[in-house]
Amino acid sequence: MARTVSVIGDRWTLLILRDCFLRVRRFEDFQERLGITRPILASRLKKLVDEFVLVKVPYQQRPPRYEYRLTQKGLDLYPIVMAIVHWGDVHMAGKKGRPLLHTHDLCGKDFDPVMVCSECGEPLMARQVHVRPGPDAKSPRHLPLQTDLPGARRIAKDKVAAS
Amino acid sequence: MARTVSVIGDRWTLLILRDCFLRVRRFEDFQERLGITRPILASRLKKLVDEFVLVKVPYQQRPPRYEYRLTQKGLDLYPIVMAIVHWGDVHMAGKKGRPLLHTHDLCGKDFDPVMVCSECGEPLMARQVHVRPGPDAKSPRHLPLQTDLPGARRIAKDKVAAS
DNA sequence: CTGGAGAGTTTGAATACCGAACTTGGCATG
DNA sequence: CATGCCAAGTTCGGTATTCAAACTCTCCAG
Repeated sequence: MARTVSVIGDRWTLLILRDCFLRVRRFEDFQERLGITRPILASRLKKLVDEFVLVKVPYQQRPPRYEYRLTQKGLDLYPIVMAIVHWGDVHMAGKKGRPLLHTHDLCGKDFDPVMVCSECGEPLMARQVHVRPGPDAKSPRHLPLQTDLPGARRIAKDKVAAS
Repeated sequence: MARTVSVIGDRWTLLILRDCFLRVRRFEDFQERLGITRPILASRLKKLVDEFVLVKVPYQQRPPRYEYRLTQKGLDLYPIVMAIVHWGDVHMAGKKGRPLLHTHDLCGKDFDPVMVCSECGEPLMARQVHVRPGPDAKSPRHLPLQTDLPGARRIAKDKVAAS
């Protein structure tokens, strides 16, 4: 996660990527839609290209001009972007409703994104998931990665609000 | 999305939230696990509490001490966190593999998170989704939110790489 | 030869962040 | 009683980012 966050974890990069999924591709268009300053936009686009999330494609030669397109690696960020948009729709929308609706080509309906388990297809809930060390596990510093159930009591001598 | 990003859109907040899902709750534990500086940690926790993503729960009175727990609003961030972790697993993992495995209580298996359409249950692909203005649509600046299919040609006079 | 796109760079001021030390309140030890 | 420790922060000086605005560079059009 830390590595992913080092790529997408700042205020502007996520907004740039959302616009990529809305088919924005040119420097001027990003700048105008986001109100981002030009130096920051240039540096973020460069970083995304260095990370192979975007590719810089020339769309004319005479004065060399480029546009930015999502690579497969970039397209794979779609669940992240959708999850963020959906959380905003649920928890941050004003009284009028959400700013944008999403339609799914396959079924033709407006939808919400739902995250499910790849094995059983059930919606994922934080409390029904455990973690355990994987092949590239880091040694935890101090806290040994609680793999117990959420309900397990850890502090006996003090009052604790119910989980 | 901009509103969501204003809450979670910085380098440290996402890492703090991941640790929350790993049942880290105390100031000192966050500080030690993340290597974040204390002033920044304090300010991020305060912001998350102000946004009702976390609650501050006293766990002892004598010297007043608090721990931080996810609210429902915070628990709803789980898909975002899982999507980020999964992208890292797919695109950033070293040769040894992923640092952490996730087990689903309901089916008992290690899983990957998959984002599906709430209406038809099919996995979501960026190219099979259109957007259209919702009830709280903002006036787009300049670009009228392309709702055409990804394959649609937009620049006729110049060479363009295939989408 | 002036003007206008488009994609950036440069520059100086404001803001954020870092590491290290300090504070506060209570408990434990000698 | 003095010292030290713990946990949860604050304060402080210096460094690193970000901001707004203007500038550059290359072409084309009138």
